Amino acid sequence: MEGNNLAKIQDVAKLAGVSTATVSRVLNNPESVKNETSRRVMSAIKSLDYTPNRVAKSLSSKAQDITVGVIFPDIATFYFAELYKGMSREARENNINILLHELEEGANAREETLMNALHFLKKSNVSGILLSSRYIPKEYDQAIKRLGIPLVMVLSSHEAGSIPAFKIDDKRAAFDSVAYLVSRGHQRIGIISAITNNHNSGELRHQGFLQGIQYYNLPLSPEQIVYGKMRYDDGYKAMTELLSNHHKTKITAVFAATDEMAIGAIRCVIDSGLKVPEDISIIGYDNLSISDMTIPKLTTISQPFYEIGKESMKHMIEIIKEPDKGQKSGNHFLAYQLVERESVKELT
Amino acid sequence: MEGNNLAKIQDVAKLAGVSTATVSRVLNNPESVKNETSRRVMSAIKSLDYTPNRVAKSLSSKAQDITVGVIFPDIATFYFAELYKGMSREARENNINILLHELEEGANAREETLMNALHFLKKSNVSGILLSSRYIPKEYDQAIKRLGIPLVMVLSSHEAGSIPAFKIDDKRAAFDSVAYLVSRGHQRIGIISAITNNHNSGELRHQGFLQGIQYYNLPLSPEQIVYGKMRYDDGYKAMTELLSNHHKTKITAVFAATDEMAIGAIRCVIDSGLKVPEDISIIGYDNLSISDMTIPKLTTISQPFYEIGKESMKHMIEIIKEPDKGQKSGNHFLAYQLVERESVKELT
DNA sequence: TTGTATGCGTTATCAC
DNA sequence: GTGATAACGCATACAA
Repeated sequence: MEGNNLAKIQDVAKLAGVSTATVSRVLNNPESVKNETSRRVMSAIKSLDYTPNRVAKSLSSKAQDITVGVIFPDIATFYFAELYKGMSREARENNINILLHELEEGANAREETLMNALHFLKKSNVSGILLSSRYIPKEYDQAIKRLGIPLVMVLSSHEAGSIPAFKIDDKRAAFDSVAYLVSRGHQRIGIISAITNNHNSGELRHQGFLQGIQYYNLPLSPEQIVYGKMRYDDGYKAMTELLSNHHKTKITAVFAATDEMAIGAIRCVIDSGLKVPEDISIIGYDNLSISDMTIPKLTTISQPFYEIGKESMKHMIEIIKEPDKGQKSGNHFLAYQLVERESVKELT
Repeated sequence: MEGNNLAKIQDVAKLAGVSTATVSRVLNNPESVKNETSRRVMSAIKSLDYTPNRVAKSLSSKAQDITVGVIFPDIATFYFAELYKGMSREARENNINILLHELEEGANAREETLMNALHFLKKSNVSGILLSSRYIPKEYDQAIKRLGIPLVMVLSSHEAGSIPAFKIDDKRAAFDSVAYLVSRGHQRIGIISAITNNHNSGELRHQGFLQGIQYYNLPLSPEQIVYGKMRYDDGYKAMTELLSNHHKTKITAVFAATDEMAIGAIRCVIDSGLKVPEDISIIGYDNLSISDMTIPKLTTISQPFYEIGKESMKHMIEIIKEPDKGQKSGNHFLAYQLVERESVKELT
């Protein structure tokens, strides 16, 4: 009928036999409109398939549509979806847009890439940047200050702690993992640690593990400590090492710093003819959606990715909307849980 | 001094002693302004620290920097990442933005939600929309025409075929799966079919399977056919059914229409005390990254998600940049592969 | 080459 | 309760 243009508020008004003002009211302030009129307008809206134009809306109501940039190293990371959903939900509720920027993969000069991303977003006029899974050494402080855009760290933190960060208390969670293993009768525990140079969570988990070992006065030889880079294959390889020393260490359980590595480790154990958890118990870290699909299902530390995403975005919005209030820097720890499934056996 | 209000074009105009139109011109069409005037305006702009209001700009002039909308039902779907990476890569190379819009979850009125998303994107001034994983019944034709924005389907197709679609040839791939199973000595094959009302790939795979059965003249009783909704749990449940009729059907292999269902099915088989592939072979569909992490690793049809994303975006960009050329409608099939791993046993 | 006036789709301020 | 109508900030057809 009417070309290819969407219905506007005028069309609705005309069809409903009211003024545009009234239509606007039923949409934004329903109580101030008589019930009967409201019904007429609603039906017109439905029949015209009308939805308000966001652009015009923000122009009129002064409220600029703000957009915040989200920097993420790798969309293919399993927890990305949940994290993003949390951010997205919060953003949508506040009528703000997200500009997603994935760090270019396979970059050698990590630093440059991050800086590029920052600049790119700056030029895209974002009002704030959510920076995920990257550790920020203090060399960046200067550059970040110059950016003049508020930053919030997600799942990682700033070396000097002057940038607000949302995550769980990795050190404590790792400690709790050890405590759990101990409560299930395990004494000789190995660790597949995640050490990377651009992400400090791995290190914190490592420290937490060590504290647990110390607190419970458990034996620990170098052969029980092994490293990987967070992914499935790394876990597999790391477990191979652990297994090669098994005759010496006699470990009965393994703490893996990421679920992916835990799953790789499970596979490795199976391939070597042993069983999980009968021969070796394994506890993971993340509670990815896939850890419920493995065989055996993974016992693991559950990170509230959705909440973390939501809260970080929420805080960012506060910063943007009330710049005076000043951002509360430092780490904001969200609650985690230990999810008990099938990969840890109780020793009797 | 200036409170917290940004300078507007009028302020610049006044300070430079020109009209707003002129200011607008030096910004958008510099050649049409006398050099000297231009300089005056520029200096005014600089001294006022003026930057155009993007919102007002878009409201006024429909056109702006190109951005294409991407509608996706659920970010948490395992293949989303690869698909998006393909799109993103192509987009970035062409300097165009992506506006990602996840369909609100748990919606009952699916149609309305999709329409909303379309409108939302339209009002966000996108130049084109990539619509993923949704089947478009022809009832939508009217509304889509009225939208006046080019659409490209990704991983699914349009009922009438008048909208270009990028995907693999599901029917043929399913047929090939059967052929593969047959070549490995299987004769009695069950299917866990994916039937949903908003996605026609499941149906196509079902048809392809049936064709295979017919072509190779294999036995097929109703007890060999079972349905699920694509996810892990559905696969588990479906396999339970299949197993309950196992004494009758004696199936030695199962074709699962999605990897997630295949993985759920594997778990189900294990839980029932049988083994994969020793007792029952299972072949999946998708080649998700996790199908390489399961035990046993999944033999499956590999969809080139990255390429599909890239090609669909590429085509969209062509449409946008050369509207005259006209979009080539119909299905564009990309190459798939059968990836042989561990979940199918050769019968001797 | 530059200025005037109007439209873009909503919201908000008045009146009635 | 509801209806005109003036902003909102910019682009642009039309004049000059």
